[in-house]
Amino acid sequence: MKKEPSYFTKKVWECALSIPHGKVTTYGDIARAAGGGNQASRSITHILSTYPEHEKIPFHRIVYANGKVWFSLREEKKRRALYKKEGIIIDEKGRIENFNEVHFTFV
DNA sequence: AAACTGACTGTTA
DNA sequence: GTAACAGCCAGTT
Repeated sequence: MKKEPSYFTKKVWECALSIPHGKVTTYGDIARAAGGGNQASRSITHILSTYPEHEKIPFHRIVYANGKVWFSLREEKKRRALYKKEGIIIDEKGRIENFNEVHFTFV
């Protein structure tokens, strides 16, 4: 039996899935676009994890507000290659060089 | 209903 | 520029 997601949750899912190819966004933006406010970024993580098909969620396209990207050190090379393939340049420390260019907003 | 959790953000040192 | 502290929200237990 499935539980009905809240409006906020659905909005978050929609925003997360609406990230175009080659673009990235921050949790704060999604939270804001969902109408929860930049503080709701806390729940974004959990909400994305609660997505029934969370495997379809492009987590790798969601980055920190400070421009840092999350990925395991072991998968770093693969992730970086994937990012580069999407047109996103990642720094050695996992920071996005052209963050401003690939930053997608839900305005 | 209360407490805990979560791929976070912003401020302060 | 890096490190540490506190704060907020929704969902789950």
